[in-house]
Amino acid sequence: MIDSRLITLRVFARCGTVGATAELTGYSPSAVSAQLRELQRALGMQLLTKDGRGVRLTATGRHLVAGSDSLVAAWESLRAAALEAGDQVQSHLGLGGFSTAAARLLAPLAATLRSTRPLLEVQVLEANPSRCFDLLVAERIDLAVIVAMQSDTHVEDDPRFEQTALLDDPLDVIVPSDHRLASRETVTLEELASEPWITEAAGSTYHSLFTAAFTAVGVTPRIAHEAVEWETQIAFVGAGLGVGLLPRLAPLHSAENVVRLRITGKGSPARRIVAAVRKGSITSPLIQESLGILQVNANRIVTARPEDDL
Amino acid sequence: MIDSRLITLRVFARCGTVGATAELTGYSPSAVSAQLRELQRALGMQLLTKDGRGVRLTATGRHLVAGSDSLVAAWESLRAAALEAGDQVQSHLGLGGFSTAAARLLAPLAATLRSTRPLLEVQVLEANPSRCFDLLVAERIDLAVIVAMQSDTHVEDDPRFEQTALLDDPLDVIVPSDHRLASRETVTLEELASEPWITEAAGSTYHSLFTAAFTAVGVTPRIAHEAVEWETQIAFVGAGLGVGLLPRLAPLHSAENVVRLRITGKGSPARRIVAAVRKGSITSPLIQESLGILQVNANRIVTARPEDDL
DNA sequence: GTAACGGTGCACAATTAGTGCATGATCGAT
DNA sequence: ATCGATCATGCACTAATTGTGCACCGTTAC
Repeated sequence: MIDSRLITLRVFARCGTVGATAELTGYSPSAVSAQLRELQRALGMQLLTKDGRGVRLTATGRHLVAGSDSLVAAWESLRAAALEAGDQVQSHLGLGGFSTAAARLLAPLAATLRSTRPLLEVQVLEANPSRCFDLLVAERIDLAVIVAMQSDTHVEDDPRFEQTALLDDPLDVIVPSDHRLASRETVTLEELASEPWITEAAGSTYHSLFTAAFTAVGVTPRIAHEAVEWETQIAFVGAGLGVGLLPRLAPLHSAENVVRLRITGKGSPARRIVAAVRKGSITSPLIQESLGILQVNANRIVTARPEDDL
Repeated sequence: MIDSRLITLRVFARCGTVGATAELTGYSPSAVSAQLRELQRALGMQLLTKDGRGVRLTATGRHLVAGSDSLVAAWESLRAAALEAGDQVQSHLGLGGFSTAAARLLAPLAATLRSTRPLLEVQVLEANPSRCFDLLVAERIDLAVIVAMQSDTHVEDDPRFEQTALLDDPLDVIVPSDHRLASRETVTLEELASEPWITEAAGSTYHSLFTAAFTAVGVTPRIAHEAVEWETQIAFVGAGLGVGLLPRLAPLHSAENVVRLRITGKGSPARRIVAAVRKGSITSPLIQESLGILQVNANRIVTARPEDDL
């Protein structure tokens, strides 16, 4: 209900270039350019200045964008209250989440919603956490599932978003099926201290989790190989190159020669997965229902017995 | 920046019928109907129900409209702040006021603004006070000049508007030029106690003012004739049918045989004229400037010597 | 200097939004 | 009951808005 051109300006304020704004909002660059020009004309304000080969917000523009946070939140809140009062839900819901979340949490959610509310249009977008926040601002999605702390900025106190914890996704150990511990159900990190480890490159969020886990038990692991995708890591492990940590949410698929083991002991690491929505929309009935479904599914996945893992 | 269809809904909430909404907003009835239908579709809410031959807001609709007050106010406030911060003004200004105010206050204001800010589009609408509030809600005008207390509802605590007093418009006495007191500069109401009075019909705001003035001095006037328009009243007085009270703002035009006299004494009546704007917009630079100009002009008119009157 | 990047103007296309009239439904009056 | 008045809405048509794709221009980096 807030003018779409103002939303576009807000996205621009986040990403700084017309091109990126176009990509995020789904418009063409010239459309974004025209929207911003038209917005300035309609408001009688100069919001942008040329800056090198790009454009930059003026002081007025920054003011407007900063103030629009509460406006957008107020609208979300109002919409949620009206929907709740009328016992109705919106007709469209956009969901966003990073790869494993999209696959294991959002896909089931979308399926459930599609069956319980046939005339609701659900759209799922896979996107990394940072992009999820962009998409929330751009109003392309209404709910995002992300890994806490994985976006650059502090989100907790951002006036644009609200978060609720969904689950702590524990990291399991994956070992080759012919590994000496492969028949165990649970292991401790200490038992694996001398193994060659496969992890992501230093600097990634996953890597921090990795080292934090070993620091907790006072062990320094030997990092043998690096992989970016879970699939790659699993393949490395399957090839006997070493062992690795895999979030419970990440499916093992049909990897025949790899076994997943639960970690016990005080070092048991986990990544916190949270749902984020635009501020004010948390009370929306459909958001509440979706969060509930996510919680149930998340708990089911985390507490599943090992043999149920894919 | 708030979606125009929501504005339309707000106007509908005020006046209750699609036709009246169309008239106020400047659309055709079918356009209003289509807008409201589209709004419901976009929000996924049922806002209206059939009610006899008309339509009526649902509970959801009332909720939405009530909550939208603060949303609109927040936007006005934000726009004002951004304009102020950027030392800029909007490109369009709509002014509304009742007949005499429009002629004596708004016309000069519009003229001043047109000369000082050539690229500002100014539009003036003559409308009675109640309609002025409708037009404010419909965003057809941004500033209204009205007679206080003359709209049915309590406006002081309405969350949609803010008011500032402009002037107390004193009532003068008009008498035929061959009247025994015609050469006087000032008179008291007591001196005119026995005159045949011309006033508006009982029940009108002007009539209440009229009786209040005489009550203050303990005199009961004899009401001989009734007129609705000032012009009519002036003509009656000119024809020697009696005397009347005329606001200082109301011009005497070229009435040759009528004289305007100031009233002295404790009974000197006045009507309070205030400017009203949408809540939040009071800090807008252009509104502030306009209010200043209105104040200056208003004071000049009220303090003008009698011979300067038209 | 040249290639890449980022933004904008323009012709054209697609979508949206508004008008005027006709229709239907309801209410009040004769 | 019937007729006319009042209100809303659907429909065909039209006007306006909005978006796209491409070309072009200024800026930056190599």
